[in-house]
Amino acid sequence: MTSVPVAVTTGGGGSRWCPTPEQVMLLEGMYRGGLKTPTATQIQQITSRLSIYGKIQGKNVFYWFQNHKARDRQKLRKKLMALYHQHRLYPTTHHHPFLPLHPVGGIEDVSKCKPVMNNWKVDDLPSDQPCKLMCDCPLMTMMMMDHHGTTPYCTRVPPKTLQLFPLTTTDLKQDDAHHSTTSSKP
Amino acid sequence: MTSVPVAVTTGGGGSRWCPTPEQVMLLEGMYRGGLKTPTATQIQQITSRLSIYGKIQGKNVFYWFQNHKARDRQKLRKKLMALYHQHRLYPTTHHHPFLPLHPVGGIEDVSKCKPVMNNWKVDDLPSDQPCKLMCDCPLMTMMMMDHHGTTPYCTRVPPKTLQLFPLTTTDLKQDDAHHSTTSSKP
DNA sequence: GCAAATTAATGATTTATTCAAG
DNA sequence: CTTGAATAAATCATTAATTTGC
Repeated sequence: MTSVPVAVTTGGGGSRWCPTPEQVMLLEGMYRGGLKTPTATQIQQITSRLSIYGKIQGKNVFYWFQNHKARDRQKLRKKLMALYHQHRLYPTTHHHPFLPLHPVGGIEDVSKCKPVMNNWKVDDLPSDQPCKLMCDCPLMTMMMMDHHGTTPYCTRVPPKTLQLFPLTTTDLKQDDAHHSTTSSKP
Repeated sequence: MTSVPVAVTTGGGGSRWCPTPEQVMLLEGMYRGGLKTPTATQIQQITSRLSIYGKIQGKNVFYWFQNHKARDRQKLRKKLMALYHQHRLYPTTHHHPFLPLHPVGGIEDVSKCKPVMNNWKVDDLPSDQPCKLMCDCPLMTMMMMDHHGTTPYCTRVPPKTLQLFPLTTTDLKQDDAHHSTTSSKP
């Protein structure tokens, strides 16, 4: 598809590298494929390969990987920070800053949650107070929330006006404004 | 034709969740709205909301987002794969369309790299990035080798005509080692 | 037209990575 | 170097579409 070789002004001036879409795609692919810190040799090869799509130098590749990895970490760190701060809000344990105090008693089980999940015995979730622990883990914590079987409809959450859509930051903001990882757009 | 959109005949012992059209619509809406990995809190809310359209549990919502996101990526990956094939970049693989490039033993170079860097002359360094950055990186040895012409030191890798990417492990392996594979050193 | 058989979608599990902390 | 938490990839399994022969 006629990828327009968005060329950098290569020759003399030395403006900065402007990767073509193909180059970016390939780089991201390699990164996701597991290549986080390419060796010199690999950088060489990559550079050579990508050069057919446009001007590129080894340092560009090098920096790209550096930056990408760094930003990945940054993103993750942010998430952890948010999580940590939220958890600071309640009693500190002198063990781990967060986590397995008790209520789930099943974090371990989660790993072998396979058979468990189907007939999970949840003695009703704290209906008065949703377990704060769970609140932040998008993970499967909440799988245990609802009981499978008799209760046909999930009506555990009090029917107050909560809006789901993250489009407006009104309500959700309170709970977890931090969720978003800033969306890698598809 | 006229497929009756009934669904949800989950009456007795429905083995798996069967989302109603409304539920699917709403979920897709949220996803498109930017919600990719809802937190437990959000999942709760969503579940509660969607339960008015039919039986649903938190884990269903959780799984739905997991799967949707995963299959989104999958689709995208296929597209990229097509692109690669179009450019005949890389033989088909079942796993990652992008290189499963193995780390290889570039680590050896690292040890060499550090002393080298001390007296490395940076002619091609980005001006906004201090040398410090490079020092962090073990393997940038060759980064400057593609710098036009004046590369003083290691230019043993031919600037073109090298086959890249993990064609077979053979190449890469001996790559670092030594000798004459097309050593064209100007 | 209708079911049995086959294929495509998609819900649910399991396995492998990843980063950071101890 | 190991471990924990969380995730994404890969896989299994079941439901819905569809094809096909009668």
